[in-house]
Amino acid sequence: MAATMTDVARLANVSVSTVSYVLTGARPISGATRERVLAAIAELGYSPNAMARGLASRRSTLLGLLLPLGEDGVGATVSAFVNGAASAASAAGYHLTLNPVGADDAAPLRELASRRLLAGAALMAVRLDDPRVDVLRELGVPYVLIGRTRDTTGVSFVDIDFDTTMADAVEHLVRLGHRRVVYVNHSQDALAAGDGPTVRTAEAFARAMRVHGLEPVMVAVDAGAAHGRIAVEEALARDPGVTAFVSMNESATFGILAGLADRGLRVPQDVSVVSVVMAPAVAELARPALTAMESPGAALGRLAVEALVDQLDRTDRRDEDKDKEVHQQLLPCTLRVRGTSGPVRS
Amino acid sequence: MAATMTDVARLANVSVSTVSYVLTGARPISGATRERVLAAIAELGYSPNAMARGLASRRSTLLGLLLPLGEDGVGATVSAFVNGAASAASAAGYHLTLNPVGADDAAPLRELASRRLLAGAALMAVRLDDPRVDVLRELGVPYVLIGRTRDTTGVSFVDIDFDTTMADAVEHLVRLGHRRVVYVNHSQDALAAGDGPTVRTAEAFARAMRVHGLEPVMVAVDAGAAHGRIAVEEALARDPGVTAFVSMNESATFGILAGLADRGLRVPQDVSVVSVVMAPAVAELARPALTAMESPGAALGRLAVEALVDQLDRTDRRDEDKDKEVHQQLLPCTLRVRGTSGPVRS
DNA sequence: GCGCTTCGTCGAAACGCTTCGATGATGACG
DNA sequence: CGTCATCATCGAAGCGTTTCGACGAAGCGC
Repeated sequence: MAATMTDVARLANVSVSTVSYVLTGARPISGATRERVLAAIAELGYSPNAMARGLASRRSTLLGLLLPLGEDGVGATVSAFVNGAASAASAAGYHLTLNPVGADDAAPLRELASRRLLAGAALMAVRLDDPRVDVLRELGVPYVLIGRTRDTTGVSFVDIDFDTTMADAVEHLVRLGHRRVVYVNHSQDALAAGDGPTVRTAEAFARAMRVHGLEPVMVAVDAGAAHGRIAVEEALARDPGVTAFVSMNESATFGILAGLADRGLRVPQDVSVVSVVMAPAVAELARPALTAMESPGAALGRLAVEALVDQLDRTDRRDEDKDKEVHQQLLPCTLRVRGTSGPVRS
Repeated sequence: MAATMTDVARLANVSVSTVSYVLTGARPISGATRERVLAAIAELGYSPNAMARGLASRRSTLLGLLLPLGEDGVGATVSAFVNGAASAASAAGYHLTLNPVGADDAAPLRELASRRLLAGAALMAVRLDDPRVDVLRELGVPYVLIGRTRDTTGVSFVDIDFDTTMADAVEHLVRLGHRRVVYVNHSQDALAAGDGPTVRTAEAFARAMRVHGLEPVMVAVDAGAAHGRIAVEEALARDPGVTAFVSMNESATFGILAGLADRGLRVPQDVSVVSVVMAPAVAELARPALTAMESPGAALGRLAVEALVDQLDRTDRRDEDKDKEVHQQLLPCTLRVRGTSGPVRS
């Protein structure tokens, strides 16, 4: 049915290896022959069989995006990463596969990786101690983290610069006169599991507050608008004089706004709210629109894939630059002031 | 490095074909031999090379999810589809690849499909006349639509039942006494391009209104909260007496609430708003929480992939049931009343 | 106990490509 | 004008599976 390389070779009056060389450029081919081959390819509408190519070259064009997938779907912020990754992969001639593998059970990943289907992998939702990383290293699958483990020596990653992000968020509030700020983090479970962003923002917030001589207060709640309201109650219980909230918990942030409104607290006149690591489009949905540390979004995913592809090319060429060169990059979120932050009430 | 089937065969003292039969079940193997082979497999930590398998069996475990990917990322509602699809694929032993191919240029798809990397494809964001469908049919790649073309004879698809959904939404409002309802649809561009949901909801809304003897008024705006405000202005210009909005435009819906508030119109006392085809989690973010026709979300993606896998299995077995049996399924959204709909003001 | 099917297993031929060593043809050089 | 690289191309050997035909060994009826 579909044309094979043999068909092309026959039509162009060359051997199959010549066709292969024209396609891959692995050896020089004269202009005339190349033309003839390309013409034959065009005439037959030929394109190489990916499986055969993969088998023979023991190289695949598949990049795995490894991430836990709950039934509820990922938020807009995460979906931006995925997006950027898919686009970048596509642009580099690779294909991105979505692999639901969580950090809890490494067995499926071991399976997946040893089937040699993937040329490389990008890990999302990385924990401080992530068993998946060990599996990948052990099986020799090139990988890049979106996020990072506790120990990052020799590991390529792209992550958000939580320290800078938190420092900027707190700084913004402090400048407005706020001194009693509560941080609404992801769930207690995420914290206990060692989820990177959860743990890092907790620490970064504490540091940022102490820099200004302030006491950090943190509340951890599950996702969902309802839990945002709970966060407000808990925060007020812990510190009735709180004047500002910082939140990374996307859906809860909306609940915080609702909870404050319910209590008759106006935003930003009575209380300020700053969302961290949020996609601009999401921040715009709130009323008032949320002042936010906007996440680098698609760029993160794109950079991760580009780093991965780079690494693959390097191993392929195996040239002078030692191929164990790691790519480590932190991207800060950028402050975008909208309607939920203002001077502390006097 | 990695163990091959030959290694397993040697260790188990059988031929490679026997190992293959144990793995694929293509031929019966005695219990004793099977045990021996499985033991060898376990000992070597063997798992079959996906490429070699794919080449020899001309079957792949990759399902392509074909969808246009803007840099801005997909909304939570779409991401739920993707999610469901990825999970279902994974559960069925397949892998989902994310392929950014829009309906505008079919060339990349032709490339992709003729490389025989994909066992099948699921198309998202289907237009009434979608060139991608022709490409897939022509190249003989099994496919399922998430959405549907104008003519659906012989085509498998899973889609939202826009007729029922709109009828229910309008019915809900009419029962509350509303008679002047405006539908806020996706952009004029989407409408002109023949985007399925955009066109179908437009028609369904008109039908639903006429059933009640009401005049359908529709406004088409781009995505984004800002455009929701524009929609409100435009709606009031078209009919100053409007008492209710129906909207499918996710981000604009939030803008509608903002726009109404700006004008001093209270929701739901003065004006009602019903969102259609929206994920519950998103509806909860609004204040008040949105009355919505909730989209089947992950189920849609899951069903599509299951239908596709079914079709693949059937072509494989090529048994009595004619393998051109199509799967066509419409899922309605379900009404969930929250805080944005109420009796018409008297 | 003779032919017969049935069952479990084997060997070898694909599958469609990449890659390596080899081979003529070509041109440079002394 | 013979010698040696150099260059473009060829042929063949894989890559790790699946799958098909074949073939002994049992098991069956008579």
